[in-house]
Order: sequence, then structure tokens, then C-alpha cells
Amino acid sequence: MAHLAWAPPRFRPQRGARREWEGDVSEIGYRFETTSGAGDVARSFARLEPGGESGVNVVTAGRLMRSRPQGRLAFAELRDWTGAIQLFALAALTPNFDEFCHLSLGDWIGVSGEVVRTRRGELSVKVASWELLARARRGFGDKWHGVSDPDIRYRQRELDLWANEGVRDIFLLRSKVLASIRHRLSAAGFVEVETPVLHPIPGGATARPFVTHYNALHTDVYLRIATELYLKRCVVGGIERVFEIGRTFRNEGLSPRHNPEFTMLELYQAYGDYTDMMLIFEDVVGGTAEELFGTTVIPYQGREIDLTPPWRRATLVELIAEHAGVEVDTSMDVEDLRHLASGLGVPFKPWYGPGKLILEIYEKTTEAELWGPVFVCDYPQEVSPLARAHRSKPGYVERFEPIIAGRELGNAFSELTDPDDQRARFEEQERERALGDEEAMAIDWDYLRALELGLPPTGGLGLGIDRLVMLYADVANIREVLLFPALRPEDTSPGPPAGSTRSGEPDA
RNA sequence: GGGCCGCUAGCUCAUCAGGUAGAGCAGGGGACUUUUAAUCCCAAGGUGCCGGGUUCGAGCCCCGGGCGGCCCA
Repeated sequence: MAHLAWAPPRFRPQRGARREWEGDVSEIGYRFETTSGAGDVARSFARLEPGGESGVNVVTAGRLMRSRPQGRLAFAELRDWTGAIQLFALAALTPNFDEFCHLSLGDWIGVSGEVVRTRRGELSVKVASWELLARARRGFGDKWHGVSDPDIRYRQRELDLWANEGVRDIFLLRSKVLASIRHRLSAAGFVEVETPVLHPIPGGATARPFVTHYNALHTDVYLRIATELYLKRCVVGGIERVFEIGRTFRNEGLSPRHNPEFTMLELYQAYGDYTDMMLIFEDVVGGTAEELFGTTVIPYQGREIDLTPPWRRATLVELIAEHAGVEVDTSMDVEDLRHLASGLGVPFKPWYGPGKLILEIYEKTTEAELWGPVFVCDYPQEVSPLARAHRSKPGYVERFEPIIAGRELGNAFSELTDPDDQRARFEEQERERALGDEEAMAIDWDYLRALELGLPPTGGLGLGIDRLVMLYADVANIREVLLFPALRPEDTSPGPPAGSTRSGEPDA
């Protein structure tokens, strides 16, 4: 249901109205100092026996997520980022006991009291004092089912984070994944940099960009579709091992696997080639799994993925032969390849050359079948305008994509370093653009000028962080790993949030 | 972009050959001295996503639109 976020103009103040706090809102303090997190308390007193009193006083805070007032006693659950702890209040001990019993689920409070364990064995803070830190004027969904409507979950993630078990764990995991990758790369001598998000020419990938306008320069600029070209310019500049973890934007549709803005790691290593990039994938993906889960074998959607290095290496044409049962090669006649594609039910556009046809055949027949992990190596040169020609296979480049669970996790190659060759590739792209390929690249003269200054042999890779987190978190939808995924606007004339009306609102 | 499905109280869900909507939880009032989705009593809460149409009568049938989900491109 889509319309609860913005209830007015027909908002009825009585609906869902809650008891107002007896005191004045101005009584809510400006800060509250705690001694422990709620979950930390629960963990550090795990050994206290039922009915036991620890003699230790703690101060903690969080949201009241359950409440069981029971006459002259009351039990409640206080939750914060670290976990949850039961609160145990007594009319005889707890000040403002009636008000405590009338707190609503979701209210923020700070409490202090002794850590005890109740007769029934629940570790608790016996509330000796407490104060209201914020009122929750809106509900938190069903106590048992939470909020399951994906529309509400994604639009009001702040609610989802409280109402649904496991959601915050995914984002905690995401944070740990990023930290692990950073320290791994740092340990290997890589320097993290930040390159421009606004590009005069969108480059480094084949994708349609978002366009925006730079008022001061009276010119349109593009949100980056890759960080690649700037990062290689960093290598030209002598930052021999460089990486960036950054948001990238591609102007394409939404799907369970695509969000228009996503996070990508790109990395470049001077003096290396694509085989070095394979080692980095194995280290980053396998090593991070080992660090987070203590194992390189992880479950995914009911199956297992074994991330233990080394991963299988196979060429694109080998895998097509395995899965589609056809032999293809970039030296084949276009007509023959079109025939093969048609026979396999693979659609194609008239401007596709042999390389693009082979790639399409691979993507439609083979990629989804690869559980992996497997490095799919040696792509047709035609579809890889930034990769260096294969040292021994004409028509191919030294490029691979690591495939896990039927999806590409990234992309890597021995970088094209020769400015003349690069210029020729760009010009080829321009021809394809003229033929109707809206994703084809434009010539980037700044980049060519950089190459003329000299780029040593370099290996580079890109890795989709969102997809990696999806693997680790065992979720199938990219929205589960994005705090605020892209959604269509739900209302063209938004009113104020319900309940946000000011002092005049008769709320009880 | 195409196909299928969904949208009913704040949340999770019911209801029916088309006859004017109901429960649990949350929220309000009350009872209760060791609870664990506490329990019990009372009262309140609805533009049935939006807009048209058919009909004596539409939440339900038809058309258009919106948002979401899944699949395909």
C-alpha cells in the first residue's frame, strides 16, 4: 500500500493519535550519556544466574520495542544498534511508573539501573531512573510480522531497519565488507583516491549516462559511468597501485539486479596484467569471506558457492562450446555467426560484428548457467575497446569476467596502453555509435593525451560491491543491500508527513 | 518497453454469485507483583490505490491510470 507516507491533505488528526507525554516537550534533554549499549549489557552479564543481582549499575538508551506492563510491575524490551535488553520496572522503585507503563512502542528512552536476572531467567536492567528521549508518533508495524510490503520497506527504510529482523545485519555486513576490502588493498600497497563524479565525456564503460547541467560553465556534464579513465591517468601520474570505491551511475532500467546508482571498486596495478587481477579477485572475494564467515564456502539461494582459490579459468569460446554446443571464433564470417545466433534464439542488431555476436551468444546461452566461481577469459577485441590485444590470440583481448551464481561480479583486463591503438579503438566506437549503438564510447582526448605521456603495462579490474554483498548476504534482490534503492516517485504533490503538523494539532 | 500478479484500518491479513467491510497486532481507557508475540475487559478506528463505466446497487465486473512484485526484452 503506497499512500501512508503522505496522508494529508485529508489527514485526520484523530487517527492513530497517541497519548501525549505528560510533561513538556522542552523537558527532553539535549544529550544523554550511556555507559553501555543495550546488547552489550546483555552480552557482558550472560553468566548472571536467575534471580541474581549483579550489583552493577548501567546507563543505556534505545527504542522501546516491546512493553508488558503488569500491574505494579512492567517488562519492556529496549533495543539499540548493539542489540536488546529487557527492562524491569517496579512501581515501588521506578519513578513516573505510570508514564513508563504508557510508553508507546518505538519511543526512545534512556534508562539507568542495576543489571539483574529475573526469576524466569531474563537478563534485565531494573529501572531506577529513566527519561524520554523522543516520542514515536507513528507506529512500527505489526509486532510480529513487522512491515513486509516492499514498497514501504524501501521507501521508509528507517522503519524497516527497526521493524524487520536481519535488515540492519545486511548493512552491518556491507560496512564490514567495505572495511575488509580497504584494509586488504591497503596492505597490498594500493592507494585509495577519489576522482570526479561529473564527467565532461562519459567514458570507461559502454552504458548510457545521466546528464546534468553545469550552470557556471553553461555546459552539460555527465554522471560517471565508470572511474576507469581517471584512474589510469593516476597510474600515468605515478600512483602505481591505485583504487577507488565509488558510486557509479548508469541510465538504465530498474530490476532485481540493477539500480541506476551502484558502488564499484576499480583498481589498477602498474607492471601487472590480467592474471594479476585474477589473484586480486580471489584474495578480495575469498579472503573477505574467510574474514567475515571463517570459511570460503558460503550458501547462496539454497546452493553452495566455494570461493576457495584458485578459481577455474576458462575461455569465453570454450564455455560457449560447453553450454551452447557451438564452436565460435572471431575469425568466422559474420553471416555464419548470425546463423548460429538465430539457431540458438539469440537476437542481434544489424551492426553487430563477429565479436559482438559471440558475446551475445555467450550472454544468452551460457552466462546464467555458470555457477562458478569461474574466470571467463579472452573476450573479442570488438567488444573491449579499452583492453589490450591478446599476446597470442588474434582477434581477442586479455580480458576476463569473474562469474559467480550466473552473474558477472566484475570485469578486468590487461590495459590497453598504446595511444595510437587506443585512438583507433575509440574511432571504431564512434563508427558503431553512428550505426545506432547508443552505448558506444566517445573519443576522450584527455585520456589519449595521458596515454601519450606513457602508461606502463597495467592490470585493471572493476568489482560490483552491491553484487558482492548480495552474495555474502544471500539475497537475490539488489534492493536488499541498498539502504535507499531507486523507486518511482509515489506522489506528484506530496503533502507534509502525517503527524508532522505543528502545535495546533489536536493529537488526543 | 511487454506479460502475469497484487493494492481493503497505522501494520499483517480476512470477507463475497454484486447487496454497502471484519480479525489480530499497534494506538486510547481500565484490571493485573516475574513477563517473554503476556493475559483479560471496554471503546474507537475505513475515500476498499486513483479516475471513469456497467448496474436499482461495485471493494468485488469492465476500461484507463498510479505504485509495487515476479518473469521476459
